[in-house]
Amino acid sequence: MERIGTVLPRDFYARDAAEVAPCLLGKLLCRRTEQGLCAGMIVETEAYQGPLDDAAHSYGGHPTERTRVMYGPAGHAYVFSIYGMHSCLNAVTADIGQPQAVLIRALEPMEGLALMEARRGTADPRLLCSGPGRLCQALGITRAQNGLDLTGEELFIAEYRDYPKAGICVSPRVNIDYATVYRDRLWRFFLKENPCVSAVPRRYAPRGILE
DNA sequence: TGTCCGATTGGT
DNA sequence: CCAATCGGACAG
Repeated sequence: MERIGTVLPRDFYARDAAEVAPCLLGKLLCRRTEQGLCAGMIVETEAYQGPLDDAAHSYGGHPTERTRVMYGPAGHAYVFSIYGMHSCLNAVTADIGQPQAVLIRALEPMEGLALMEARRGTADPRLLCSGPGRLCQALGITRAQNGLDLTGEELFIAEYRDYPKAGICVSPRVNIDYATVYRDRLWRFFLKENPCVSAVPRRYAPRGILE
């Protein structure tokens, strides 16, 4: 594989989520456990900008037990469970007290394929990490990793590849129809024509490229 | 304490 | 299209 680049410093995350989200595309998400190292290139993200964003868990700006880490310093993992059986990984962004985060929605598997396949129970490269729940299962990420420092050793993101703005598509965020005001914001970002981007309904087709 | 429900996934 | 499955959020 290509050499893993510099681990992203905390400064990288200390910006608005909508600014960080597209910048995470092409970066390498790495997970170290006793079982070994797994890594994949980030190919799809979504920005969540509480407390004004009515799609965000932090909407309203009132900290709860679940969203506590969103209010903390940037560059930490916000992991939540959903439907009682899946986990989703976010990178906390912005300043302390500003509960923003970027949801990692899909990876292109790059390292530790055998371990990912074992965890997922499939060898189909399109089913390994294409979806927020799937990539967490492939990398062995659960709520036990909530709050981890993303500049640390167990779970981190590193430089990897650079893509031009013309290679980045935008669309509305997936499955947030409960939102009204911020529902149609183009805050989903993904690599154009990358086969590992998650399969979503047609209404989430690309609306354009990154400005 | 009780009720409701989801930033998903996999199988009909 | 629909069920799985459970902790968090919130009402009372």
